[in-house]
Amino acid sequence: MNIKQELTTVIKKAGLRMTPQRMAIYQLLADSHTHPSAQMIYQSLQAEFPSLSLTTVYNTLETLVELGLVNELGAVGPDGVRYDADTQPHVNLACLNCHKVIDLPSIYVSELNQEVAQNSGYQVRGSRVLYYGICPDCQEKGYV
Amino acid sequence: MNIKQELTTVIKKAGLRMTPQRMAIYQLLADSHTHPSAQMIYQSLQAEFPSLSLTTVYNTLETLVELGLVNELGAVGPDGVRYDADTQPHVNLACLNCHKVIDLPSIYVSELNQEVAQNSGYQVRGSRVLYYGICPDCQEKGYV
DNA sequence: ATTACTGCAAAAGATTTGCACTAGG
DNA sequence: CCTAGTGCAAATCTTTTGCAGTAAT
Repeated sequence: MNIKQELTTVIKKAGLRMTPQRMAIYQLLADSHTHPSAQMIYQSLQAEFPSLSLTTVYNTLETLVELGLVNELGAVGPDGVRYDADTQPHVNLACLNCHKVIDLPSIYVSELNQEVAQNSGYQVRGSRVLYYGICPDCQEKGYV
Repeated sequence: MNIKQELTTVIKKAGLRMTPQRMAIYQLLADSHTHPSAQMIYQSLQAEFPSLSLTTVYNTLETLVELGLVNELGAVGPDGVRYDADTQPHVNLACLNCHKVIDLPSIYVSELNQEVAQNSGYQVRGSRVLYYGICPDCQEKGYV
């Protein structure tokens, strides 16, 4: 299913309204692999969408997280909370030095997801499976 | 090994100094299962340690995370960043409604840890394996 | 005796709030 | 037409920073 249809379906099902802002923000998140913060999203959309406000970015991210379309990774370094539209089971890795966040495929996360969903009693909405440390590049540069 | 000795050993090995503040903060974290924020730690230690400052709590938490003694779970609800002194492999579960954070033992997290340590190329310092959703209590109260 | 650590006050920044206006259905 | 959603300005609150005094080794 394509991104636009998916968002529209979920939004409607929840009794919410489809707006150009929501579409642009979700599209950007789905296309990007940089795990952006609200600020980064806001800046990336400035050119294409000059009237967009930071408030709307925050509102929309909150909505998307509640709908389970986006995972909230928490803050990484000084850049604020990062978001990830890839809700497929995978691991995120953050560098404590350069604050880059990357994806790592994992054969165990799927099992972990199932384990949590079944054993916790929680109605799970999303997850933060994020490891932090020093990335290979920064290790080479002497940040150990 | 007991908590005090463990902290002293790691602190010394890193060339840092042992202080009553660091001991009190680490002790509190190790004893508590509430995954407190800096503010919560500060308030909890007020009675026992009136001269303690919030700045020192932040400094100490940063140090403990760098030493690998404490995991930073990221922000949960409006209470700021939460910390966990249990670095044994386990899963944290946060409620989107009441913001309680609990531990969930898991048979898969250990394998996940090893997988990440071995395949990522990162020098791993800590992790955030945190799922969020609605806890059983809040589900009963109608927050679905 | 050195210098890392603490604690205060002020600053910085991310996120939230209140409210009038706009636009989706 | 109705009300959810947007955008602006201001407020809030966590976290950071600079610096002088204190204490660990």
